[in-house]
Amino acid sequence: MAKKNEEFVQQITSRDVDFPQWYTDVVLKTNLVDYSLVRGCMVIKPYGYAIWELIQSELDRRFKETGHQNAYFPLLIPESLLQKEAEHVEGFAPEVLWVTEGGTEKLTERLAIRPTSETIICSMYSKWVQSYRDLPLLYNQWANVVRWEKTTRPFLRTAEFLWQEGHTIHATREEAEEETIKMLNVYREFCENVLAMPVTAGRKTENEKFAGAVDTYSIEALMHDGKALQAGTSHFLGQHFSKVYDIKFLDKDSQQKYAWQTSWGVTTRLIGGLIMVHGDDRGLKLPPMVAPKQVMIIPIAMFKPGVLDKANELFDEIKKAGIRVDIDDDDSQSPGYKFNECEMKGIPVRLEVGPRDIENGTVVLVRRDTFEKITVPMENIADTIKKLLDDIQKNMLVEATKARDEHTYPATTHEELMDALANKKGYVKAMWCGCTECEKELKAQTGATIRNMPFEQEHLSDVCALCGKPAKHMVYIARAY
RNA sequence: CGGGGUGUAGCGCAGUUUGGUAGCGCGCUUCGUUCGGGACGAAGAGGUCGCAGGUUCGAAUCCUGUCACCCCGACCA
Repeated sequence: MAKKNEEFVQQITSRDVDFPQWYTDVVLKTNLVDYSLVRGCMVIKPYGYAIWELIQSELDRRFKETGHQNAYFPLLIPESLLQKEAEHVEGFAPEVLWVTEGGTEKLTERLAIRPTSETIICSMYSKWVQSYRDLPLLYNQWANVVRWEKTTRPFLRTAEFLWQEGHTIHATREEAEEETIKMLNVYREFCENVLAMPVTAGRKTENEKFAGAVDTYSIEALMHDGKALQAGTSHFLGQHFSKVYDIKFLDKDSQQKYAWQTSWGVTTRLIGGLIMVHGDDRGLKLPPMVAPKQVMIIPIAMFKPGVLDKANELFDEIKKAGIRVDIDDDDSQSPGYKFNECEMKGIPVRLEVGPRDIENGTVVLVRRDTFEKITVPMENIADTIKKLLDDIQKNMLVEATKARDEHTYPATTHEELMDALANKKGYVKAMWCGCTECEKELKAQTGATIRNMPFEQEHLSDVCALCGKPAKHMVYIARAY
């Protein structure tokens, strides 16, 4: 079959030439999302939503395993309730969307569409807790929230987004702090093992922490263009909210005490991370664990007798083994078109079966991560594919980790730091004195920020790379999404 | 909210300077031939040119206003 005109073959902008355009091309052309009529809001199409459902189920299992339960709280928050915690309000005020009318009547009190649910959940917790025996409460909510952002981008920042927010209260500070770290580690493990996305876990600086938190911890991932993405956060809220919302309990020692609180969340932004960590010039590249379709069967010359029957037979066998498989039996498209289509969509394994294979009792498997083609026997095809998917999942983490490490540059002096931020794409790791002035100066001069202070500290030098004063922490610095 | 840009068929665009019957490519439909890396031929369908005024015999094109979206900043998951 003749090759189609090159002009129409290249559908996706090259990743290295124009990253933002590449990203837009990928999310639109692979059918993940569409733009909606509402400013800053995206429509998540079935293919994109299927990825979110897989992320949800993997995360939810982990939450349950760590003793959490799901619940649901209202979308609307009365203004008076939101206003109670000053720091929190100040942090979110610029991006709250307000409801002012109900039907034809003007509301006597404005209602905020939740930008996050701390306030409404706390107000309920205060009713539910009386004794230390009631604690801890380990609740999680799957919901949508709205933040009226100025500029938006599908998955990375949209006016409305889907997320999971865990809210827990505990009798002691130690227990709450332990929970904060525990959930961050759940996120870390999830990103690595499910999304094949390496992350650096650590504590946020004073300047970057959540409005109303005592400590904020984050996992940060490095995107292919060298910018960092905050992929998840876990906050130790101390007693700020419990004092404001009056979450008190009678402790063992007969004293009234305020509860200690945490909150933690990840969003549909993870899908954006997935795209930007793994994607390439062919499009999306999905790790098998979150691929809505793990295998696509493409019958070759399917009008020839026996081909389609054999393809369907293979489909049944693979499906029975619990693998997410589909068959592309559209007779109006050529195989070449289908190959490209399923590469663009990031399907981990492509299975080709044609007359030649049927004669030999084989099929051709092509992996999306390496483009390697292998011819394998039809017998035990499900087992072969299972092993292959497993290998792809592992390999993608290895490759992504390698890419991140190759783009992490240590800097010990101010000059090295500035040079790295100006000329390299990626993380710069450097020592920091811990003062906010240095941090603000850094941002003003370079646009880069301290992503976090990783748990895994290294000693690069004795002094802050920004000001030369004695260093306190090693930090990751990068421009961020 | 600042700076820039774009609105013409489902998508990508040309046409606007110099007003004169609405164009191209992809996609879509039908039929036929094809099928191991984006097939080919033939015949079709599809648009009140973002919206509202104005100028004119005549406006996608000129004027005024307005709306929407995109990109880059500042702010944020």
